[in-house]
Amino acid sequence: MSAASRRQQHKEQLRRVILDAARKLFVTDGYENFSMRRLAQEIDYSPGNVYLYFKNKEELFRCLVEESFVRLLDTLTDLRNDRQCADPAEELKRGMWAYVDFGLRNPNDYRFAFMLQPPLQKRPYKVHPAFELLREMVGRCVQSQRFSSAEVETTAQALWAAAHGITSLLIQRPAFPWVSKKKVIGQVINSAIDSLLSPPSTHRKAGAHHVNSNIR
Amino acid sequence: MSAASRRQQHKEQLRRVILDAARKLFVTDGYENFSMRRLAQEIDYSPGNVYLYFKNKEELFRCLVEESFVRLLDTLTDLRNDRQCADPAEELKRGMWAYVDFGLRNPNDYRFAFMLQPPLQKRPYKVHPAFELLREMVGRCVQSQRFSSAEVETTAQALWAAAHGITSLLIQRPAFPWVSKKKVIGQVINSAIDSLLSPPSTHRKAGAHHVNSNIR
Amino acid sequence: MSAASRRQQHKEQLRRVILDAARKLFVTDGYENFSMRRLAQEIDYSPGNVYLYFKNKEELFRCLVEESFVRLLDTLTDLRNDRQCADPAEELKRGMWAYVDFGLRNPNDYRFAFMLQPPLQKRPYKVHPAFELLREMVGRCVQSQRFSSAEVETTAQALWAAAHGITSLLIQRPAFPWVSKKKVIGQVINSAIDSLLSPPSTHRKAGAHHVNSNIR
Amino acid sequence: MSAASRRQQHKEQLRRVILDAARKLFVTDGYENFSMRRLAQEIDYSPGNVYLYFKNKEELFRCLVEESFVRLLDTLTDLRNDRQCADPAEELKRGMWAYVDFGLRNPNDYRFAFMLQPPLQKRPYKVHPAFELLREMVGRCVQSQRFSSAEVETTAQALWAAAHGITSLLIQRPAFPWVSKKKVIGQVINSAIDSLLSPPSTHRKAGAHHVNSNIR
DNA sequence: AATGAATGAGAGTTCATTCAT
DNA sequence: GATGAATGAACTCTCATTCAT
Repeated sequence: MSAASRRQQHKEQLRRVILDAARKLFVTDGYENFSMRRLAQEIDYSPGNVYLYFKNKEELFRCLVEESFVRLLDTLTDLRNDRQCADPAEELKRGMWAYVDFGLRNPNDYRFAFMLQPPLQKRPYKVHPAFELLREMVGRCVQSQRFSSAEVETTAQALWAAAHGITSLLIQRPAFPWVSKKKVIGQVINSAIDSLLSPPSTHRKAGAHHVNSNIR
Repeated sequence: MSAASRRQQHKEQLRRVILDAARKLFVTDGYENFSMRRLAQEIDYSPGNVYLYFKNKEELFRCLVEESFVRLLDTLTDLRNDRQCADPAEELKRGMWAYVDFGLRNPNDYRFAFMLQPPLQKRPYKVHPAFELLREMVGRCVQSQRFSSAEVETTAQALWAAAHGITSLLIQRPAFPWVSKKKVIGQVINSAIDSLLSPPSTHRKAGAHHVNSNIR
Repeated sequence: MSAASRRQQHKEQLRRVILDAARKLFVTDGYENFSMRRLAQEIDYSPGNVYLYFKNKEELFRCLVEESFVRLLDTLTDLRNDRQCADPAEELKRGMWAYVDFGLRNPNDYRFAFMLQPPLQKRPYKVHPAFELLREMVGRCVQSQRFSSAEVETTAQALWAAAHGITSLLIQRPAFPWVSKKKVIGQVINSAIDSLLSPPSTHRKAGAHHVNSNIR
Repeated sequence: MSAASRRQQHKEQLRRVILDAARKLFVTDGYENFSMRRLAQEIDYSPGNVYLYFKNKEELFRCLVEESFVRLLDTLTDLRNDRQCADPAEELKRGMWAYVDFGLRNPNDYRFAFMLQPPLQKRPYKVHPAFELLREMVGRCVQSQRFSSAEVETTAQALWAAAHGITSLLIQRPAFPWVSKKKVIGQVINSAIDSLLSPPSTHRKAGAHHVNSNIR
């Protein structure tokens, strides 16, 4: 291995170390209380050194958000590609389960993506790609007439709200006496979707299937 | 009125002034940019003076949070007391509307109550009284057999999640291209509850009634 | 003396101390190399304390410039008021001597007023009042026909240049082997003015009079 | 060409590149905002590399000042060599014009040479060679009896002061409402010299000739 | 009860410089 | 000869908090 590539590798590793430490600190302290200095201290480097990897605090934050966005999207697209499901409503439920599951498995990512207050959102709002995936799924339900209403956008937004609600609460209030994470998530998702289903002509009612998860 | 009680009264008034100014600053400057210095300046008192009323910044915060809790609860109990509703499911919907409405009218209160990271959660978890109100309402629905399932706790938690989901998103993502706040809120609430209703024997299906609000 | 006025007095004294220390440091270090920290250290106060007296570095600088402007102007107006001189050309010479003399007696003031690079001169240029005094004097020379040319503005600018040239060099190059400060100043001023005088009809030629000064 | 000399040549070239870039940065960013970092960036080399050519920032500065000295001197000696002028007074005027012109064309050089605070003036004062040239010219005027007085040194110093005055003001106060650069310079120079001329027996009065320049 | 001068700590950021490679 | 990662010190400025008055 050449010296150059060794250095390159080291640089990438350190970048990774910085990102990981920063993520932890941002989550514990919040955006404003996060301090570049403490970050440097955490990773045992000089304060200035961080600036060789990230232009400033804001850029560092933006990188972390970006990462979390990508991770969530990856998870969800993987799901869609892996198991094509016959019933689009079923698939939608699976999608919502996967969304919540991702949030609970990667609370920091979820916090960055949806819970932390962005410092200044001057740029035009960018809808999260995960939401677009959700809209697509809803669209398929409407198209295949599994849903009685045709209001794709409204429905997508309402479903997102429900999923976000339970995810963020479970993350932020772990001490709350939850009945059982699985049960609550199940009811939130099922309620939100079942009420939209067309009258059960020949279709069997969709059950509480869900992707494997370690949610207890 | 004695001199002592006049003094007492003045003290209480000033306390009130400080709390109000602090709350306002949280709105204008954002949570993290709040500073005791600016607070003092706002109320035309010396910085040190604030410390005669609140031990430190943290205590001032705690008081504001406490207040927000109380305000939400007051709003909701008022609702219950004012108009006793024949249909407990209907009442539940009204309750959820009132909850969301409160959040949108008093975003800072809502942030304090449910969105801020509790910094030191050492004390035993205290379930929010508003949630207990919700549980009560769900209980009545079950008791009166408006709901088919009997899982009061699970249902209450799921409903809270749904309501919190849409409230927090609307607060934190005002730039998102919402279809219409009213519509989304309506769908979230209706979906969450309608799917729980017992088969519509003789009851008329509950419509999208809601408390008066300026939500658009 | 009341407590309030004692405090007031103390505040003014400290302000004075800060200004004096800052003036010294600005002169020795230049604008950019000047440091609020070193200033604080110099006067044995915490860095933050300076900000109770001056909003920031730039304002502190501006105050000093202002002071120097005023001092110079005061000196020159005093001169004009004190001794009204029959010959306006003579008076002009005295004025230039006084200008140079002020610079040499108060080199720091002069540096602030004319030699230090202002950090960002966005505001419309403000002609120094001392220059306007000079223009006035030249105007009187022209009006009384002591000067042959009538170009008041050009002449005033040229005279200012000459006076500034010798003043700034004497201040900045004290180690230069000057023939004698008095002699050089005299020649600069006399040359600059004598060449402008109308042909000496009946007037006696103006000699090398000058205000009393400790220039050697 | 040997490898060694090729290397030597390369080294000199790079040194040149650094010096030029540094000078340019002083113009663009201002003297105080200059930074070794930005210099390195400008020339697309690593920061460390500059230190192979200059011991440190201060030495780099000294080199630039040195260069500026030389450039001014070269310009003036060129003038003397190129056009020998019959009238030494005329030549002196041309010399002063050239001096001012150089300053306005190369404000950074001029700043380096005459306006910057010499930070450590421990070494014995070295009179600027340009001044010696001026003294020479004055000497010739005296010798040829064009000047009535014989005080070469005093005169030279006074002339330098005048020239420096207008040059430094024009450089440092570009926003001042100058009547016209040419006019003011002309008056400063003519006034300073004309008053020294011997009574105009047979000589024609010297006019406002000057070297070609783009001064407006 | 209220003041306001003062502090010490800490924020983000940039700098000149070094040194192993 | 050149690199570039790293440092330590410095910068301006703001903060929560204290305390003599």
